[in-house]
Amino acid sequence: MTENITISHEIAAVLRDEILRQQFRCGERFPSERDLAVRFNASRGAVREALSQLELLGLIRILPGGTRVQAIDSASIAVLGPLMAMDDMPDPVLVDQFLQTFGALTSLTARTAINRADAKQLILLQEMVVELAQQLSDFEAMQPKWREFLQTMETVADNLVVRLIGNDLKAQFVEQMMKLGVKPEVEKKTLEQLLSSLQQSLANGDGERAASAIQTHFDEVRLAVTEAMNSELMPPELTNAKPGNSKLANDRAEDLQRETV
Amino acid sequence: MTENITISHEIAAVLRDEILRQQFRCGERFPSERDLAVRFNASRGAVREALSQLELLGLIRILPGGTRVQAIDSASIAVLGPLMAMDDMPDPVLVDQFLQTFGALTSLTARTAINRADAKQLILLQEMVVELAQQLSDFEAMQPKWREFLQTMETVADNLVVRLIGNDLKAQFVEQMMKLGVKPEVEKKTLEQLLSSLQQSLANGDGERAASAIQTHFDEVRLAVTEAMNSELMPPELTNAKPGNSKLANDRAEDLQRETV
DNA sequence: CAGACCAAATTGGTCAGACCAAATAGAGGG
DNA sequence: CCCTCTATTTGGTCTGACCAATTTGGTCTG
Repeated sequence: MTENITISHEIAAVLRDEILRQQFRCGERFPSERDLAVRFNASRGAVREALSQLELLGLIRILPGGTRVQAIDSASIAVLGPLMAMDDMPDPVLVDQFLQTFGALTSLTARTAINRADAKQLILLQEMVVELAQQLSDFEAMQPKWREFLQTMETVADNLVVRLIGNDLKAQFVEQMMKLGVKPEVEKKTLEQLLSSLQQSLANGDGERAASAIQTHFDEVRLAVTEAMNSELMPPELTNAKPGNSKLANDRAEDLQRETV
Repeated sequence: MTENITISHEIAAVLRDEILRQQFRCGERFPSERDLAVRFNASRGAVREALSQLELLGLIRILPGGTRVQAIDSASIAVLGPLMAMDDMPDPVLVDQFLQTFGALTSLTARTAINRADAKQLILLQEMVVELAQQLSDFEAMQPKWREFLQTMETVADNLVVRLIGNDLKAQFVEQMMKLGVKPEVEKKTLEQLLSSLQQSLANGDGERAASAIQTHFDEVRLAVTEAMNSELMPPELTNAKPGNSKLANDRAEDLQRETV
């Protein structure tokens, strides 16, 4: 947690956000290192380190002759956090997509975990579910228990791929979710249902059932959150709720014919 | 595709692989920038750029006083490709986990796509499935069609999160999969089944069914691939097939008590 | 001998200035 | 109008230097 703030990191963050905010068109030339150095009042070395990071994020392509901007949707997942944290209120579409994805992966984790778990682990998981069920009333107090439970499942499932994805997803994302704080009301009923399903799944070693229970749960949470966000976000004048990723659906077409870059 | 080979990239690649090969214990001090510069016969700037990338990958933590190595399973997904491409033959466990994860995400994509698709898109998808079914005999020729189909579904589903994850996953991963080339035999039957399920799902707009069909399909492919890999990998003397991530299950325990770093 | 303490060496962070090779852009010629 | 050939720009890399914070190791003290 001890973030090491560095000039190159700051530069990278600023430029990253600018790219994510679509201030550059895909394929467009990025300012030269020297120019950036002047702009940020830093050395070229610092700028190069920053660009080096942006390249790894898949946001730019550094090549002799000039650096170019890449399409956001060809970037690394690592940009999701920043993308979501950019505005004070996360993009509802993104939140929905995130929950959908996170749900699918959690579902997978649960299935794998239950299928792989030995007797001891099954019991441990069961106990955790019971514990959760007892605290059903106190939403706040449940959170850490929940995390613990999910993490234990992750450990049991022992799927490195999911784990790594989770790292990037959770990084700045989950906190953003918490920031919303719109779930409580709806979650109690569905949570109760989920927990009882989990309990039975664990008892029978039925990973499939657990998976679908979690799936269902996430779907419901998703709806609730989306609804809550939409009602809270109505005030702003951005009422043009069109389908598609609000932030980047526009230049999909352009990207296709820009392939030459 | 025009990779720009750079000294800093080479250094980063070498060090990345060394870390992935567990040549450093988690928490251990990483060689100093100056030492690395000497070792690679490069300037400190180049080394710093490399380290800057490794840090973004979550493999090291650079902080004044010394750089430290981080646990692999706290890294970014971007290391999956390298992790898999390291040895001439990918780790079967990893392949299995990858397929599992990729399956879950593809399943999600299919469900979302079908649920969101308009009439026109549904027809397009149906046509693609028909086309696939016709080429069922020619495995090689199908590949590009498959990719096209999956990509179309991705576009229709329009889930940025999944898309971004896919970027990282596919990057070097899918090629590794192809390198295996062990699927053909088993896949024909299950493919046929999958395609017919997809056809019906598309006709009925039943995303749920498509999702579970894909799920099933991936599970079968997974089994087939795992089986094939194991039989092909028997010859080598590494017969100690234990459960867990063969490459990093060992130091999980250590990691936990090393938290102090 | 243990522990507190201080100073030297190490390490990352940053900068300036310089050179090369490749790519780009612009002027000039066909 | 197009092609070609320079001049400029741009990234890639190196050297060497300075600062601040940490680490380290030894010294001094209780």
